Amino acid sequence: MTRTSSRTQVHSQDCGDCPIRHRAVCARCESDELDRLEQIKYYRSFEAGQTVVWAGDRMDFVASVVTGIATLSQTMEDGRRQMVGLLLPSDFVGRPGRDTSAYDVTAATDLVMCCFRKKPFEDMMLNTPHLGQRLLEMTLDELDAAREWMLLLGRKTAREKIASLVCIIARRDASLQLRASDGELRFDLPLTREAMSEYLGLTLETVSRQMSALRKEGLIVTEGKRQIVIPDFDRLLEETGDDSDGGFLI
Amino acid sequence: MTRTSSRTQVHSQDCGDCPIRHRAVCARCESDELDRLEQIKYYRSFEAGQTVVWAGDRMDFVASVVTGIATLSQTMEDGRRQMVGLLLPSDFVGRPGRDTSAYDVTAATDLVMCCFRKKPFEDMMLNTPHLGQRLLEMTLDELDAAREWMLLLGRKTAREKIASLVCIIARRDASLQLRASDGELRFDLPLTREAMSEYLGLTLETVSRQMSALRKEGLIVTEGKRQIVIPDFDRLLEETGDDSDGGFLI
DNA sequence: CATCGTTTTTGATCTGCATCAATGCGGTTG
DNA sequence: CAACCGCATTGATGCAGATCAAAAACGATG
Repeated sequence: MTRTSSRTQVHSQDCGDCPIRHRAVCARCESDELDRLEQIKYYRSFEAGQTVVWAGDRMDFVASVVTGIATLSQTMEDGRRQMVGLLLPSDFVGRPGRDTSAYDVTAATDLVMCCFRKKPFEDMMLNTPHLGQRLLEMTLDELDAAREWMLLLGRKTAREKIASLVCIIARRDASLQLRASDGELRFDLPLTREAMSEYLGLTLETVSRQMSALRKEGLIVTEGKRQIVIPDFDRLLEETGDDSDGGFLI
Repeated sequence: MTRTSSRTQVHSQDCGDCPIRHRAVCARCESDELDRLEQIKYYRSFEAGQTVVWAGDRMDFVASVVTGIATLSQTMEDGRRQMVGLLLPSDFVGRPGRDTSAYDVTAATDLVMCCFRKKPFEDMMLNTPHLGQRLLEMTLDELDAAREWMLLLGRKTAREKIASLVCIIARRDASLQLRASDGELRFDLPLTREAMSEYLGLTLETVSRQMSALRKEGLIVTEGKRQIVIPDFDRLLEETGDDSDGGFLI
C-alpha cells in the first residue's frame, strides 16, 4: 500500500499563523479576504498541562496551533481517557458548524494558538471556496491519520505501539530538525509517559517498560529529559509492524 | 458532553442514489449540475464477502452505498486486520484527489454501490460549492465517528465493546425499522462474528463469548440467524461505558 | 434426508498487559 | 543543602482476553 499522504508533502510549506496552513493555497485567496482574516484573528497562550476547553463547553472560535502541542481527548465517566487527536504546529482545531467542543483540548506543552471567532470564519468560508477546499483536504488527512491510529489501538502490541509513536513524532518533527549524515535522527519527544499512554491505549507503566526495553536494545537513545536519538530509523521502523515500504519516510 | 452529531439528523433524509446523501442540499444545486451527475454515474453490485478494491489498488471512482454494507479495513503484513470504516446505505466511499485506495473495501453483505468516475466528479466539485461543503460536513462526521471508535478500541472492555457495537448498529438501523411500543427494538445485525471482531479489535471467540453472556443476562435476544431484539435499549446502553445522556438516542 | 462446508459456540490453557506498590531521579524552593 | 514535588522506573502479582482445540448449529447441495 502506497500512502502518499498530502499531510507530509504540505508540511514543509506550513505557515504557522495562517488558518489554513498551506501558504500556496492562501496566496490564491483574494487579498481582501486575507485582510478580513487578519482582522478577526487573535492569539492565545497556554502553559503545559492547562486545558484549553473541556468537552461539552462552548467553543466560539476555531484555531490553529502556532507553537507547541495540543491534544484532543475523550474521557469516560470513570476517568478512563483516550487521546484522539495530537495537534502540532499548523494543525487546525475546531469544527465549523458546531458550537461546543466534543473533546477536551489540552496543552501538552507550552502552547500558542491563533484563534478566529467562529461566526466570521464561517461567513468567510461561504464565499471563499479555497478555504473550504483546504479544510476538506486537511480533514481527509486527519481521517486517514485517525484510521492508522485505529489499527494501532486495535491490533498492535505494546512494543509496536511505542515504536510507532516514536516514528510518528520523528517524522512529523523531523522536517524542522537536522538529520545527521549517517541516518541518525535527533529530536524532541515532548510528551510525558502519561500522555504517551493516553495516545496508545496503554498504562504509563507499560509505556515506561517498553521504552526501557527499546533503549536497552539500542533502538533508541535518550539524552537528558526529553531528547531522543534514533540511531537507525529503518531498524526502529521494523518494530512498528507497519508495511516496510510505508510509502514515504520522513 | 452533548454530541449532537449531524449524522443522525441528516440520516432520515437520505437519498440512497445521491452522491451526497442529503436531498435538501442536492436540491439547491443547479439542475444542470445534477444532470451532469446523472450522466457520469453507474451502478455496481457485489456479493457478500467480495472485495471491491484492495488497499493500494487503483480506484478511479468515488461512490456511495445504495443497499447493503461495505467495510474499510487495514491489514498488517502478518494478517492482523482492523476495520476502520463501516459504510451503511448513503455513506460515501473514496477520496477525491487520491487515485489509489488506502484500504481494503469489502462487501460485508450483498452490496449495491452508486459510482461516479472520479475525474468528472472532481471537476464538478470545483464549480459546485455545495458539493464540497456537503462532503466536508460528511467527512467531519466520519472523523467524529472515528474518534468515538478510537475510544472504544483503546479503553473499553470486551463487554463494553460488544454492547457499544450492538447499540451503534441499532441506532443506525433503527430509523428504517419499527420500534415496538414497549421500547423493544428489533433489527438485523448483518455482520459475522469475524467482522464484528475486526470492528472491535477482538478475536471472534471473545465476541462469541460476550454475545452469549449478554444473551444469558437477557440484555439481548437473538432470533434465528442474524435478527436481534433489544428488550430494553437503555439497559444495554448502560453496558457500553458511554455517557448515559449520550446526547441523542435513536 | 444425508453430506459437507461454513459459522458459531464452548472449553482448557497461556500470556501480555494492568494493577498495586515501592523506589529513584532531577529540578525547584525555602 | 535539605526538603519536596512531579515524573519515571522497576518489581510482584493478577486477570482479561488470546490462543489452541473440539464440538455443535446451520444452511446449502445433491
